[in-house]
Amino acid sequence: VRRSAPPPSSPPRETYHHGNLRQALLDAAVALVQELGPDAVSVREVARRAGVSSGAPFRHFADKTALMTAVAEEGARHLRGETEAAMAAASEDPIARFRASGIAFVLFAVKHPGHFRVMNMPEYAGPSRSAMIGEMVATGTARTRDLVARAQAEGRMPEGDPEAILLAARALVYGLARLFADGHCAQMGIGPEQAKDVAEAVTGVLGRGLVRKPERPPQPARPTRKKAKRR
Amino acid sequence: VRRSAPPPSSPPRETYHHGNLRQALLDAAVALVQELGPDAVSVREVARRAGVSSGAPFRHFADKTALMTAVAEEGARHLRGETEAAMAAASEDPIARFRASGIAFVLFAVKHPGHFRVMNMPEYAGPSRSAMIGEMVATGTARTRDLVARAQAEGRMPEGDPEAILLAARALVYGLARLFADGHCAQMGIGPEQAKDVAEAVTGVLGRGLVRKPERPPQPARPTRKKAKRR
DNA sequence: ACCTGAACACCGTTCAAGT
DNA sequence: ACCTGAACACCGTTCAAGT
Repeated sequence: VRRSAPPPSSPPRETYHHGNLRQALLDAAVALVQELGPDAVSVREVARRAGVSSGAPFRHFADKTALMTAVAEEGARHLRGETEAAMAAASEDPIARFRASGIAFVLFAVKHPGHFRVMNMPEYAGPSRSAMIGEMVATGTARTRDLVARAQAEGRMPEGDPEAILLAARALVYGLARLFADGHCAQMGIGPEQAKDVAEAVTGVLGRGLVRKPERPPQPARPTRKKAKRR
Repeated sequence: VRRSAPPPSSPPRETYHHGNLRQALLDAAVALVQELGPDAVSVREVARRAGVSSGAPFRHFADKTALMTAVAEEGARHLRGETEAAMAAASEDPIARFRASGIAFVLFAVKHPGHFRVMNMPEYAGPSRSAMIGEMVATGTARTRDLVARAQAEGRMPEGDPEAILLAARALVYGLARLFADGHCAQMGIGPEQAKDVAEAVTGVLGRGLVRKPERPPQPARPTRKKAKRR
């Protein structure tokens, strides 16, 4: 890709020191991920958008991977903040909290798709890259496990293996978040403004249960139209 | 990243023409995504692994993005094949088929994480990049919608908005697939060999239903331990 | 038809020099 | 302390030349 000299999008700063370059670099990287995808992030373009020279970012980040990991960690901190706010607003009821945390997760992905995508790239946010993120995931999982245990103790969830419930809930919520962040929802005509309603509907389906008679064999099947055999 | 001259991993071919370069390039790209992530794919490295010069790939792909889109489309064809095989093996029961297609999707992601990740990057697989993938998603959705309608007609699924059921199922299955492809399952100690069991358990949770009494207010809450206020 | 290898603009990273 | 800008190896892409 050849770029001709871009018009200086930001006026040259008047001080020699930037003042808040680290944050400006993170912001530019997130914007690039959002606009063009993670592969389009280049340290030089990030520096350009922040109005500094090509070498300046390396005073703040060891290398490009460290910059991306910092984006992931910033996202993780935001997510924790929004989750805690949602928890503070929710009632004490374990199922309400369970659901509210899932909805907060989805809304985070909708609001910060750039952060969200980077946070979920193992090359940048895996445990070998960020112990912090690993710990945050672990404590989040532990809290959710606790909510499920309380709900089960109150007889409001089936007694079966809580890990399966936990994993199903996590998959549902992670999947919906990624459907938004990966643009699949947009393709289906579901815009960000519908995210809250959709998240409530979808978590409602999991809560309410889908199939009524799980273990019963199907009633004597009325003949269904056969599809043509594969040729 | 500085690379010293790599030992020629593949012996130089004896014919001037490669014979199957296009496929070799796709294979190398997928392997790179799997090993090091999508950002690590470079056309030159792909060419190196295929044993050809740096310019050769451009005889087969217009540019790097086209190569990645071709990876995505190859993945989509594999997925369609595996889904059709699973459908052929499943009974006529709509709920069994519904579930089998979800499990096939998850197993595809476990088996082909490189393809799967690229297939879900909007920059490479979005509708502006590949009409084929868009159509395949649409026909897959239509088939699943049909299964839900049949199940509802037989009284085996709740009558509510089928779109919510569809989206919940898609989120659950997509989420579990991505939990594997993004390495989250590995972090939780869930290896690929457990994928089938896990997919069955998780789809079972959605099918069986989670919360027993959805619309009832919680019983007069026994006092729960309060958390310290945020400071 | 298909592949090579030089060419050029661009990117990651370093580092001596500037403020 | 923090930023600049030249330097170098690498990457995307083109294209005249080779088979």
